[in-house]
Amino acid sequence: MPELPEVETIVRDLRPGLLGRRLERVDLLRPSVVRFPEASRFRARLEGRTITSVSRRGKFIHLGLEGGEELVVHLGMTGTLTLERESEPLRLHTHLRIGLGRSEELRFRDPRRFGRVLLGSSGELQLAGVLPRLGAEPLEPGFAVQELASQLRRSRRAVKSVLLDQALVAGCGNIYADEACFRAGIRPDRRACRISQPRAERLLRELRLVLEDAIRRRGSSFSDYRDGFGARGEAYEALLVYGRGGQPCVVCGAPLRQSRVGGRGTVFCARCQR
DNA sequence: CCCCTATCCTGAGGGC
DNA sequence: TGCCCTCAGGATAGGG
Repeated sequence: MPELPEVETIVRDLRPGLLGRRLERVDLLRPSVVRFPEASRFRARLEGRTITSVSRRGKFIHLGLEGGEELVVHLGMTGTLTLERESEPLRLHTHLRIGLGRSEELRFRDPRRFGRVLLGSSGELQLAGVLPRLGAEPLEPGFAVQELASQLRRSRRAVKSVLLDQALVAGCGNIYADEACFRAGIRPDRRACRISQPRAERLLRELRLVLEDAIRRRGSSFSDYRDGFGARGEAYEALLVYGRGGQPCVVCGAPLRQSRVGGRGTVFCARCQR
């Protein structure tokens, strides 16, 4: 599923091809993917605008438009946002096509439809309650590991659930939460308030490292995730625990335990993680 | 306020 | 071979 590394890869892929391009033709095949404004106003409000920036905040993709508004895309579980030739056959579950001229178009596809599309100024979207408040960006130089670790330690929830809380740290999802816990040697179901400050800081540093490594590998493509051109990433093959329940731990050889934390499938090594 | 659970949705995979 | 059941989970609404 698209988490921070996958979304970052897509943004880097799309940026050169989208900057300065004009949204010439908007074709909203499934209006329900647009959550703001009313889908009936979407096309008129978008058509003819020019893309001035392409960025990421947490798992959200922001296409800045001339005039100050933004087209915001969240990929949910199975969403893809790709720049393609118009001649490429349309895949099932393509919900939005935006023609850019030169026979190219931006396509949003999302079989499971957990994704969504928003259009408006950031203030307007915040006001409408369709853009959540997001926490720290793990890749930013200002990622305050000490401060965030002490915040994390205030919670009585499972440490993994806190990592998944987008209001504390933005962009971490189920895959990289498990990976960060493994690398830090922390059981994902351990209450956050029972982690020492140094170990909580280690957890956040490991999270940043695993996210950076996954970006270098262009994201985890075991299911629907594809980059900005529709190609697979190689990060799944480098994961140490996610998707490996029952297999031997790469460190100690004990079978990895598959469990459930906060309603999410979770894999960890009961020997290496305390 | 905090935290948990149900919900949305499709496709894959297992059992029979 | 085919049907049906379960499971996967990001974000959010609602309940305890």
